Amino acid sequence: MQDPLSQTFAALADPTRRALLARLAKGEANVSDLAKPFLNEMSLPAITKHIKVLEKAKLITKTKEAQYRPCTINKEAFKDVADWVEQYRVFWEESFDRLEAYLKTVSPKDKKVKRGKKHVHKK
Amino acid sequence: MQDPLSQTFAALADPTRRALLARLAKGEANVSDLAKPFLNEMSLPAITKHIKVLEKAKLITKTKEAQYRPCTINKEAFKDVADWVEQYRVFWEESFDRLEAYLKTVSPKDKKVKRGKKHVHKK
DNA sequence: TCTTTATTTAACTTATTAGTTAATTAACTG
DNA sequence: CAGTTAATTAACTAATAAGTTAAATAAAGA
Repeated sequence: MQDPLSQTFAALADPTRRALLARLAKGEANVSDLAKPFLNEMSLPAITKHIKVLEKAKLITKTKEAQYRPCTINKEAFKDVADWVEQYRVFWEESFDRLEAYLKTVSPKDKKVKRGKKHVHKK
Repeated sequence: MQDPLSQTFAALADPTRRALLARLAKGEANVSDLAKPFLNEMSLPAITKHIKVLEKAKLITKTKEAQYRPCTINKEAFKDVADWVEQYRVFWEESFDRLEAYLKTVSPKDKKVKRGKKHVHKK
């Protein structure tokens, strides 16, 4: 048995499963809804298996409603991933500092560059 | 051949590899430095393989220096993961709204609720 | 050159993953 | 009840992953 974070990352390491999550991000859907866009590429049991992987990783929750199995996205697992990657934020944000440093060497008397902004979010 | 993001997630889906990254977050290290904490659990070739997985996923860069192979962390791949998970941020931040809503029912004198999203049940 | 240190490659085993088709279960519908 | 729809399970195959030990490469140092 794998540790939970490894299981989450492993579940995300497949484009079909990420596409299923993207679909669920738009709202609840049952298994055949989820399967429909993929049935030219793969079988329904293949989708059933992918869904099971997502479920075990707690990325989604599957419930029962008559003969349907509505699935919803499960926010906690996403937060775990975000929290993990957050500790490496300093590495990719460093690039702004480097760019800044570079720009200074290129045009040293250029106007002031904003400094010290810690959490620059992408657009 | 896998798509790059799948390769990155797959590389992260192993606690040994995440530990190697955590070590490299503190600074450059060569293969035997990296291996040392794990040699009671697994062999050196096992570590060589883990490093190769991280390298192929572009999470690290390995260079040559005499007989050593210094490795450094590679920020871009982390940014790719962060960017991917970012699009799901709304889901885990929603919990704050829920907490807020809950607190409001408990102590209704509280003011200013930010944008309550309705959850319409379909079907 | 011979030896040591650092690291990789080869060859192999075992387990897991991703897919298949065919059969099965379960609930609704006419 | 018989038939249809939704989804899962069974049984199987092929590919990949994670580890092993033993051998090979490559640079440094005596």
